Amino acid sequence: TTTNALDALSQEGLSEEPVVQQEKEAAGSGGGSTWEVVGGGEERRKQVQQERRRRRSNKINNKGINRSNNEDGEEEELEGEENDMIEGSNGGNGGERQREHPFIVTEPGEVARGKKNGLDYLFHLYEQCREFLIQVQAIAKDRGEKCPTKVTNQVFRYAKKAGASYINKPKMRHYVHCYALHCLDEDASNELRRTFKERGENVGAWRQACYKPLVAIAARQGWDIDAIFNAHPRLSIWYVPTKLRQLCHAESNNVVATVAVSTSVSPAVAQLPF
Amino acid sequence: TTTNALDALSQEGLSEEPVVQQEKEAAGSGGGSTWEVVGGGEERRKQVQQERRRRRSNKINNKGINRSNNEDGEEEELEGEENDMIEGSNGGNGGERQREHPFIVTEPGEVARGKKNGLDYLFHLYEQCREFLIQVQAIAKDRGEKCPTKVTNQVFRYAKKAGASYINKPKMRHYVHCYALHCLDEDASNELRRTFKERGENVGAWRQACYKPLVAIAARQGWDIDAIFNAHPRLSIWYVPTKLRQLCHAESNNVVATVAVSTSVSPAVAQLPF
DNA sequence: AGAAGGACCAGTGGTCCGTA
DNA sequence: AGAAGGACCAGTGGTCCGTA
Repeated sequence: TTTNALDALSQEGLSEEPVVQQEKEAAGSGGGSTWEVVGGGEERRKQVQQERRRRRSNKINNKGINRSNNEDGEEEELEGEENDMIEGSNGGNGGERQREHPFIVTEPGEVARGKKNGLDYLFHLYEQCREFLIQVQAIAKDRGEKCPTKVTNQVFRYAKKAGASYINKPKMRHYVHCYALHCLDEDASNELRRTFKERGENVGAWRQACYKPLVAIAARQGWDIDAIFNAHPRLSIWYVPTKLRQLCHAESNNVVATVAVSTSVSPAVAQLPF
Repeated sequence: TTTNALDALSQEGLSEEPVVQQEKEAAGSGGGSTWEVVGGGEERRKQVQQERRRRRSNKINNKGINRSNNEDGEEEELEGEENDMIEGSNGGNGGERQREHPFIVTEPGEVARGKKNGLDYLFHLYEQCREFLIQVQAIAKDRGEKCPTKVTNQVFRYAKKAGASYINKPKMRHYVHCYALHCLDEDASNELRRTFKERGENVGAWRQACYKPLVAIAARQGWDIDAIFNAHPRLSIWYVPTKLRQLCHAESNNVVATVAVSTSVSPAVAQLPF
């Protein structure tokens, strides 16, 4: 029932990598590669990151000492709230771990060629998540349990068990704001896709470029990005991405400062953004 | 600004106990004292509880072995998002840990005598939490951060730092449904208080009795207890307590079953609950 | 026995970074 | 270099149970 034409697309020609039980080696780089940082809180964020690295590397160093103490031979029952696979899934696919093809910038309607996925397919994944959420909500209501209003870990787990192994949290969170632009201003989104395809830009560049028009939309609506997400039926189920929230906040402060300055110089001609 | 007449009430005549760095002893009881269980899921809940006990007791037994490995001398910076006390609080009150007086069942308007607190005071704590939430929301909005809609851990932390040490999560969660009845049907709530006071019942009995009228309210409104909470401005900031949700669900199934039976016997006279 | 609350725990939101 | 996602971590919701 949840499978359809586009789902098949996701299965054809996946990248394959051998499944190996890998031992983590302590590579110990230590350099900070922090990009995508906005406005305030930057200092604190970096501190937290460094702290995390330090702890992780401690853990690795202690491994030889700790291992014999941990989990001494207990059987772990790996099962969730639903004990079994929900649909015809490819759970045990015999020794090959699959990874989705990378996305490329495609125009609306264009299907990606070769070992690539297009942006229509990306947005389709968001619609699929919505369907999984609706199913999870139906089950929760039926059982009288807490009913999620957003795409939560529980929904990602459900999707995986339903066989949609190509859906995962880091990916979906990574492109949420791109999907947001697609929802809120499809024309602008389409235009951006065409432009970036023409220029031969990669997905990362397109993804970055999606922030700007969203901030512009927020500016027109009083900077309340949460309200904007919540007002849209398909977008309201997604958490507002941290960076988008930060950009809107930083930019609103910029505008306020600008207005304040121009007002103090020449109140009558202050260029309000609305 | 958040202090008022009733806050003072909470400070007078607190129970005192000496502050000691207590070592946990493994008392190892093991018996299951599960009360307050409703409907389905009971089996699974008990299993989870037993599993937790087992792990906890393992941890205690391992303590002597583990201790020298843990946290080897690292300085822990104990500070939250707000570095300093917010108001005139009694943070370092010199070697005495205080515990709130127990509640007793009081009539509306009645002040508890002796080392006791009354139910008006209990309900007042919920109003205070609401004020703390509003402050946390204002700060979050100002900073462009995620804005909580419910009384979360963050709000409890904030309350504590603001000096309201008498507010804590287990207590507030414990009596939420009592506050809900107070919000949704104050007359019924008042009546129940008078009855239980007259009978000389203790707080636990009164608390238990608060469920029934709430379930009745839910029955009248299609059993959607979440919707009922969310529709009330002061109640919407509180999570629906698990047990209340379970009671509503179990009871709605009972009613459906009853209706189904009576319908199958005599459709024309089925006694619908609405 | 009745009650207050420190402290624990499973599972969350968020995203880093080892991987290919 | 660009990208997908396993896996980690700090802080959450929930409430048990050691305490008095």
